[in-house]
Amino acid sequence: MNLDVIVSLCKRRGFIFQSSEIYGGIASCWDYGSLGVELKNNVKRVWWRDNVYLRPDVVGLDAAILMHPSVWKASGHLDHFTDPMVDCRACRRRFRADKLDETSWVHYCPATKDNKFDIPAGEPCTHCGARRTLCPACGKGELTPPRQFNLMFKTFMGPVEEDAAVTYLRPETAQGIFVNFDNVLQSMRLKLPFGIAQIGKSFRNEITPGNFIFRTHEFEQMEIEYFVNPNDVIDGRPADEVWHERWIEERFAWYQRYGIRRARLRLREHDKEELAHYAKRTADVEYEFPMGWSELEGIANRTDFDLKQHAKTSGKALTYFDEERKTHVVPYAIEPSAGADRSVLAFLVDAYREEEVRGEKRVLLRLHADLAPIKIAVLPLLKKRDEIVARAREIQGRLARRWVSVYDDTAAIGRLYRRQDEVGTPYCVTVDVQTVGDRERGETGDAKVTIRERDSMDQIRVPVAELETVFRELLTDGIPWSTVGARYPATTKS
RNA sequence: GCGGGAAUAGCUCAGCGGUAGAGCGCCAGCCUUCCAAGCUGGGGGUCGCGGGUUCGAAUCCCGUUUCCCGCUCCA
Repeated sequence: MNLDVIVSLCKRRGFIFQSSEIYGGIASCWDYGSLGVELKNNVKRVWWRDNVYLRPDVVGLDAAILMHPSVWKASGHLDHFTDPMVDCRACRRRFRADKLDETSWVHYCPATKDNKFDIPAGEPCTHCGARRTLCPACGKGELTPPRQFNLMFKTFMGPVEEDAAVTYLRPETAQGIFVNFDNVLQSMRLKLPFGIAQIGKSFRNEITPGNFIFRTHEFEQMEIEYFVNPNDVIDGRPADEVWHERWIEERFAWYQRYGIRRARLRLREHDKEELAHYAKRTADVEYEFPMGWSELEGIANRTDFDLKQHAKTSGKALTYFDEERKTHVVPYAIEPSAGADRSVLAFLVDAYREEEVRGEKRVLLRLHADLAPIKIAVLPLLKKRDEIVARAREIQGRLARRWVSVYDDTAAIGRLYRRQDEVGTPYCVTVDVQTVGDRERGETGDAKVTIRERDSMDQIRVPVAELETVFRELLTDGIPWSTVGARYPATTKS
């Protein structure tokens, strides 16, 4: 499948628009439309529910995007979050200058006839004394001098730029957690192990953004710092390592819980060279996007690096008193760090289906009901009958108090179903003549409506009075359609 | 930043020097008793932007912006 199909659907159906489109757009910035904001909010909501409300050991936090500049000095971002890049003038390839020194290079020496040597990293050529200035890929092109790519957005606090204090838009939400470690610990009276969760925007001057909302300069993270006592031992193993593995499993399972197919998920372990400066071990949850396997979430063991750095820089003690051992310890932090926008994209891509129904293409999003922007659409089978329309509007109004729902009467029923399919609405309620009765013939209605399920297109006949009960089971309690639907008579599919 | 591709209606695209088009979608009306039905009508585009060539440019040339695909980085 092509990502363009998703991009197009997202625009057409109000999920995601390009930012500043009327001005020609701006690179890698995207706006969430009316349905997109529902979907993204739902992703964040289930993440928060599963990780904060349903866990006794995790609490929430919402730190400011702007922080004291020293935070970034302490965290290492100011020094490490820049990459020196060099370009080959001949083959146009780009390299990180610091990584070039890790391997030997092929040197075409002008001082000798056969002029080709493998020279170890950092060593000058014994013939001409040249150090690496030639491209390691093509061996011909000269490399440009290294240029610094600062990945943090610099900004100014204060109305007059020259006098203002330089600060940065946070490149990760994690530091907001670390600098509040003691505040949260004291105010919430926590005992290790415990976690602090946060959802929020982060900003990075990515060298190469792209792939729709996958890699953008402005993005939203869903992060937990789970603090563990490094002196604890679980089953004979260091507690931080055990908890790290538990979180890897938990986070890997989480995506599947909301509908992502197992076959399109994998775990990938970072090797030594790839590990961030703060990490002891990191595993990524990857999803097979249309453009290939890419990272959804990184689960890192950041050890005590951050808390120690902030303690050192700020002069404040960031420790936990271990009652059992009567000693102060600096906890280790296990960090499951997920991309909210990436998750949205994965859920969209994975839910997208094209089916053939009676010779026609049916496009649908098989979104998990918890994620679907609209839970219920209430539709009149005939819009010319005032009683039907009035009843449908009334039902929709009542359902709207509990679930996001819409009313639509602007097309024939088949088209209305297809519209809802395309935005992933799991259930449609249809009001017909039998519901309200035919007054002219002196018939009274049966006060029953049809519920149609998105994926199977199955239909059941349900009393209006039981609608809220049925939807509570389906949408709130998560009881499967097959169970709930079996209680009611199926109506014939034409 | 480099290389390649692209930019025309909401979407997908045709038109490639001579009055801006199609399909789908959208809106309204008629019709219609459950899966993108039919009929009629309608709205909607200074052809990404700026310059040039030309009697005449969506079309040719130059520039520019943005998007997409690669390279490098990450959530």
